[in-house]
Amino acid sequence: LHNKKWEKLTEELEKNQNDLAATLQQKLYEGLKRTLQLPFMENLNTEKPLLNLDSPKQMLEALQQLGIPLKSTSHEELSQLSRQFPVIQALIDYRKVTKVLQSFASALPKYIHPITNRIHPDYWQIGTATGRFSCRNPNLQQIPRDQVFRECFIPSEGNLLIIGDYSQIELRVAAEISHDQRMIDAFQQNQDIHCLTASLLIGKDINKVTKEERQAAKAVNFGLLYAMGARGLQLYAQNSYGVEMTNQQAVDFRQRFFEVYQGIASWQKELGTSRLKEIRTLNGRLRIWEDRPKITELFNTPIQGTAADIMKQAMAMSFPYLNRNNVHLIGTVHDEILLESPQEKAQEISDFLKETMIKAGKKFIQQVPIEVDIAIATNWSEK
DNA sequence: CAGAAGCGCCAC
DNA sequence: AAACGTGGCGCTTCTG
Ligand SMILES: Nc1nc2c(ncn2[C@H]2C[C@H](O)[C@@H](COP(=O)(O)OP(=O)(O)OP(=O)(O)O)O2)c(=O)[nH]1
Ligand SMILES: [Mn+2]
Ligand SMILES: [Mn+2]
Repeated sequence: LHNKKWEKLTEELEKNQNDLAATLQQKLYEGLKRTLQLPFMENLNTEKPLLNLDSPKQMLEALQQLGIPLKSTSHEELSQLSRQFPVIQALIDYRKVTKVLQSFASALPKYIHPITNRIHPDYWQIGTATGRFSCRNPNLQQIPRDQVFRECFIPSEGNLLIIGDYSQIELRVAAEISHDQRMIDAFQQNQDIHCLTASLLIGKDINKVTKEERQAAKAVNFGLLYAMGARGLQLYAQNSYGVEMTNQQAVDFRQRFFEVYQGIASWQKELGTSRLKEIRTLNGRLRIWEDRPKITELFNTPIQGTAADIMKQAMAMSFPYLNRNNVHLIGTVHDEILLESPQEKAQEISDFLKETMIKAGKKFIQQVPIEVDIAIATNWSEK
C-alpha cells in the first residue's frame, strides 16, 4: 500500500464527508422545521447532533416525517426518488463517501504489518458454497474499483505487478454448459457480449460503449442468466443507467435476450423443472442442498463453481514455475490472479501466466475459446 | 457489557 | 408465484 497516497486520499474523503454531512443535515433540519415546527429546532446549533446520519432507522423516520413515501432507505428505493427530493440525493452522496471512508480508507492501515509493511489477509480456499475463494481481515476482494483506491496498491521495490483476468468468464462457462450456439458463435468471433448488451439497453453504437456502461451491463447479463425477472431488470436499468423502462419494455427486452440465446433458455427450463437437490461443476465438484434449492441458486452454482474450478486449476498449474522464479502469488479476486514479479522477468512471467490461465480454462471448456486480459503494471489500477 | 441481528453496500 | 448469485464489513439497534 502506498502510504502517502492513501493518507492523502483519506484526508480528501474526510473533507468531502464533512461537507456532505453538513449539506444533508441542513436539508433534513430545514425540512423538519417546516413540516413539524418542533421545539427541538432551537437546539440546532448545540454540539450534540439530533439525528445520527449513519442510522438507517433514524434516517427512515426523518424522511417519512418529511412526507417522503419510503419503506426502507436502501439505495434501490432512494434512487427512485432522488430527482424529486434533493435531500435524498444528499443522503445517497453522504452514504457513498461514508462507506468507502469507514470500510476502506480508515480501516485498511490498521492491517499493515509492522515488519513487512504489507497487508496479509486470510484467503479461504473453500470460502463459498460454490467453491470460490473468500478473503477477510481485510477483504481485498472488495476494494473499490475506482482508480483513486486501486492505484495505492503497488509492488515492492524492483518488482512489478502482473494481473491476469479471465474475459467474460461466466458467460463462456454458460455457453459451454448450455451448448447455446449463438453464444458459442459470438465467442468464436471474439465478440464482447457485455458491450453488446450495454449498447442494446441504452440504444448506442456498440463501439461507443464506455467502460462504466460495459461494467453495468454485466449485472444484466448475469442477472438474466441467473433468472432475473422483468421487474428486477426494470429497476436495475433505472438505477444504474438511468434508463426508464416500462414493465412491458423490460418484459420485451428479456424476451429478446432469450430469443437470441435459446440454448440458455432451454438450459434454464431443463434445470428449472428438474427438482434436483444437488448439482456438479464441470470439474465434478458437488453442491448439495438439504431441501429443494431456489432455481436461482441451481442456475448459478454449476457456472460460478466451474469458473472457480478453472481459477484454482490455473493457480495449481502455475505455482511450481512461479516458485522457482521467485515470483509471488499475492492475491486472487475470483477470476483474477495477481503476481508480484522481479522487474526483469515480468514480460516472461506474464506470458507464462496468460498461457497457463488459458490452458486451465481449456481443461474444462472446449466449445468456447478462453481469453485472458493480462497487464504488467506499477499499480493495481492499470489492469 | 458482549454478541447477534438487521441494514446497507463494496467487490466479483 | 416469482426469484440474478457468491461473499465480508462497519455501523446501529436489539437481546440477554
Ligand atoms: N451473478 C453475478 N455474477 C457476477 C456479477 N458480477 C460479476 N460476476 C461474476 C461473473 C463474472 O464472469 C465473474 C468475474 O467478474 P468480472 O468483473 O471479471 O467480469 P467478466 O469476467 O464477466 O468480464 P471481463 O471481461 O473480465 O470484464 O464474476 C453479478 O453482478 N452477478
Ligand atoms: Mn473477468
Ligand atoms: Mn475479474
